[in-house]
Amino acid sequence: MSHYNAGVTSTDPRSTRSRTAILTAARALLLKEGPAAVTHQRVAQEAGIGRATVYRHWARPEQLLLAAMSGSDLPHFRDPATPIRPWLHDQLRALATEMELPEVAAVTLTLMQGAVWNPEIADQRDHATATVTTRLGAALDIAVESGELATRVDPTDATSILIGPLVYRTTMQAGSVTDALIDSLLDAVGFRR
Amino acid sequence: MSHYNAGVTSTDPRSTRSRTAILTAARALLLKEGPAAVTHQRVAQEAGIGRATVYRHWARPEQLLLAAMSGSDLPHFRDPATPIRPWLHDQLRALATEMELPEVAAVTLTLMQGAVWNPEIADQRDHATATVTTRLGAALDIAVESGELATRVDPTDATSILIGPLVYRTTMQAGSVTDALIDSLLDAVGFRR
DNA sequence: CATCTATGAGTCAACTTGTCTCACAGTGAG
DNA sequence: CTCACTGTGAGACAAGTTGACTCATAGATG
Repeated sequence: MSHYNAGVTSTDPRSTRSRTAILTAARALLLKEGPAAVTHQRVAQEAGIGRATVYRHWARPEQLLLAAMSGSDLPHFRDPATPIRPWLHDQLRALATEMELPEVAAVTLTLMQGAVWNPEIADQRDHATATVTTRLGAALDIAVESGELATRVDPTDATSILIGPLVYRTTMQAGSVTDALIDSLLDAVGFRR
Repeated sequence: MSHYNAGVTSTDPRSTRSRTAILTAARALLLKEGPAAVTHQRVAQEAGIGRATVYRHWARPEQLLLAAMSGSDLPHFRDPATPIRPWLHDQLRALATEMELPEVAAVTLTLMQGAVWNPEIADQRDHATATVTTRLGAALDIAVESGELATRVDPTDATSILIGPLVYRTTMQAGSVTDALIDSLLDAVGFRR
């Protein structure tokens, strides 16, 4: 009885339908009005379902926000292709293009900010960060093996050097990422043009 | 009658005292529990003053949050000293050390996130960003003149390359900034070791 | 068809929000 | 020192929100 949280399977189509509607509504609200708008009442209203149903699925508001965010997963930096430099350029370009979308920036910033006070959100952030670092590290290893990179760079440093400026440009400077900037970043981790 | 907003002078010591108490309490709440906790009621409680008084000074919650954030100003990248590279290294080190403090990270992220949905916060963010870019640009110009930099770098790009990774490291990777990372960034904008 | 069970609608107390009133004490001019 | 002024705290107030509950019902499952 009571509440079965995220991750628990419920094959009942009614459950699934409610869940989907709730998550869709929660994400829409997050994008339109920010995390403060993701309340049980607003979500229920937006989803066109009963308020009690939202409580049944996600008892606490933060769980609701967390679930709304975890929808957007990052398919970046998978399957490195040689030569690494052009492949990495493409990947960074794709990431930058996504970060320029308000909905992606919104989720990213909510994740970054929420992590300061909410340990569960911090876990989700750490997981996302670790995934990117691992994948980038694998790609850089290949670059070292194939001779594209002279020295091995610390993957954590490389990640912050490559992705940090993209995040800064799209969120703080509210601008778009140029190819010239991406090239500078690739130079910075040791790639030759 | 009604509300006199921030910027309006009121020489009455009682006003000043209330204002100070409110801002102190608002900042403390922002640090401890995040922007959602910065409400009129919580601030009044924290400051030990009447709830109505908070309304009198800042009628809307977002103004309250904005006022709480605008307290922390950035004294970074002022007065460039030659040679630029070691000076810039010191400045980035100082900025990184500050960003590692939870209270500074909290304000920065609140600014970044709030800017997505609140135009006034976006203005404040843009002002902070423009200031940093201008100062960094001035320092880089000096470096070009004195021969430390071979080519002139776009100040906006340089800012994202230098500061982006620091922000990423301290907020996404939840780690500390090493001198080696700072050196890599200085290399990336064209400085020689 | 008969039995579950998730849902929507509704009720309810506790709390929050924004506004207003009023007695009072700190302030500053005469 | 006295007095008019004004910002403040306490409280009242309606409107709205929150989280927890009940219950009839429609949809799902065997």
